[in-house]
Amino acid sequence: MEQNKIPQATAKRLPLYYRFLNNLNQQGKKRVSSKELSEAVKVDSATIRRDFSYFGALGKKGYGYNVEYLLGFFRSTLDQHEVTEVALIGAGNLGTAFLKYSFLKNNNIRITKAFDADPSKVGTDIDGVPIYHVDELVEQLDGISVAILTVPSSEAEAITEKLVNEGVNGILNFTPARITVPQHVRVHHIDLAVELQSLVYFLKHYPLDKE
Amino acid sequence: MEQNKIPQATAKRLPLYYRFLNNLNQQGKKRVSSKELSEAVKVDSATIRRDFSYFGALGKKGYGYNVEYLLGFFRSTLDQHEVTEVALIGAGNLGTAFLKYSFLKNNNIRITKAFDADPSKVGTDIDGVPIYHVDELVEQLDGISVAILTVPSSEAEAITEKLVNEGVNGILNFTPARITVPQHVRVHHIDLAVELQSLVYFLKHYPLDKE
DNA sequence: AAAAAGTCGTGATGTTATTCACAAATTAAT
DNA sequence: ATTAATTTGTGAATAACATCACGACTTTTT
Ligand SMILES: NC(=O)c1ccc[n+]([C@@H]2O[C@H](COP(=O)([O-])OP(=O)(O)OC[C@H]3O[C@@H](n4cnc5c(N)ncnc54)[C@H](O)[C@@H]3O)[C@@H](O)[C@H]2O)c1
Ligand SMILES: NC(=O)c1ccc[n+]([C@@H]2O[C@H](COP(=O)([O-])OP(=O)(O)OC[C@H]3O[C@@H](n4cnc5c(N)ncnc54)[C@H](O)[C@@H]3O)[C@@H](O)[C@H]2O)c1
Repeated sequence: MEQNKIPQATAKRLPLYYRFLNNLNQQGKKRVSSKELSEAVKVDSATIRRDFSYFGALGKKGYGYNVEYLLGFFRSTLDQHEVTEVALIGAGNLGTAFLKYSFLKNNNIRITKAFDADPSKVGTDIDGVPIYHVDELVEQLDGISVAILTVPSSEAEAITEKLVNEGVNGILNFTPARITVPQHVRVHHIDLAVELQSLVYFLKHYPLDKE
Repeated sequence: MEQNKIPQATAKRLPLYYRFLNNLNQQGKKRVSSKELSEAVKVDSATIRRDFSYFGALGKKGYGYNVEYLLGFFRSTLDQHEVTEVALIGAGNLGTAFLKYSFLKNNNIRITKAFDADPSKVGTDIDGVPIYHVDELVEQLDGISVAILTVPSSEAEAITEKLVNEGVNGILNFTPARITVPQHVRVHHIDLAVELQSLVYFLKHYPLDKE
């Protein structure tokens, strides 16, 4: 909403900065330079300064950045004051791993409902997250606008349509399927097989000792 | 090795193209245009043609691409004729999900060994993949050059050092830790919390009905 | 045989992201 | 006080990537 001039590449790095600032703060560090931050998050220091500068002059020349101030700034920028509820569809191997992981530690994100088609899973819960039948999506999904998709790829398209109908406008898709969505819906793909394969490709085809 | 002029962005899309070509081939399709492919993988058709063109003239004007030929071409480009062995470190929630997943279906990649520090896991196997103690890395890792890292983030740095010493030069890192490696080692980060958080950020801060 | 439709490959252009490099400001040291 | 050392914020340069748009060629239709 606010000012949508933040480059996408920058926006993707914000959570990373936020996490490291949190670490620093917990360690009691009071100030940090773009150079230090750069070494920690492996992003060029000029890029970090540029990223920060989109939000105004957050640092002080010759000093660096005040950890607490910066942390507070990003906390509100990333809406960390309110918990974001997320639904998970497909409580299989991958889905279960996510359900057992607490994203709440550093990020105010919580998976509050899971859905599956397997009758033996429906009605149970995993680490406190209840598993509903996927047919109950319509009744149970209200208010939730982000979903994690970990169903078999053959089901991805059909489930996506349901999700979108129920008002979901952000999907984190772990299936290999490239799903079709209306323009107002944002999909991030995480394709493990592709990641692995492209890593192997890079190793075999790129010079070994310079990036 | 060969010609290292392939842009990184292109290289990352190759496995995706490969997978869809495989699908098409299995469906018995003989030819495909960049337009059709574009709709399937959600990549602009001009980008697809450009990507392919780095490898020479693979298509025919007015016709499109021969599925079988293209598939064969990418199979060898992606070294799909030989199986790539991969090790997994940390057979916890996430690691177990990966061990149960067969990457072999479409990609000639196989996790052949897993390592963990938990004595109750060592000596067992998951879906046929044996779990060794992490202290056995040195003896057991020979020949393997790619590793998947799914240990607690506090362990990431120490394990990475061991892996690198043993000759691993590709790491798929699922921990939130930003690990330090020598120049010749390639790390791909998959940071689930960051993905989720940046997705939420985009939804809240970007115009809703145009990309 | 001719016309129409389809499609590639790519030069040109547009867009987004990264990095350099330095003046201006601040802090730290002498 | 003065000088030296830091470090930001940013204009300008560079690099990487995506897209447009069209000539050239092929296939299909009439
Ligand atoms: N596990 C991995 O390491 C891995 C790696 C790469 C990709 N993936 C992809 O992630 C997805 C999930 O993988 P997984 O290993 O967890 O598979 P899985 O089979 O263990 O889990 C799928 C779950 O979805 C449920 N399901 C099936 N149809 C459903 C429906 N219509 N509605 C709701 N739930 C339904 C199943 O009951 C099951 O619990 C797959 O698309 C897979 O290709 C997984
Ligand atoms: N599960 C998720 O959804 C999720 C999400 C985001 C990030 N992550 C990250 O992925 C990593 C793994 O997550 P998880 O949920 O599978 O955790 P987990 O605790 O279930 O698994 C970690 C495994 O590593 C093993 N281990 C501990 N120390 C080890 C060592 N020194 N050498 C070898 N193995 C060792 C443990 O015995 C355990 O089996 C963590 O870094 C976590 O932050 C997980």
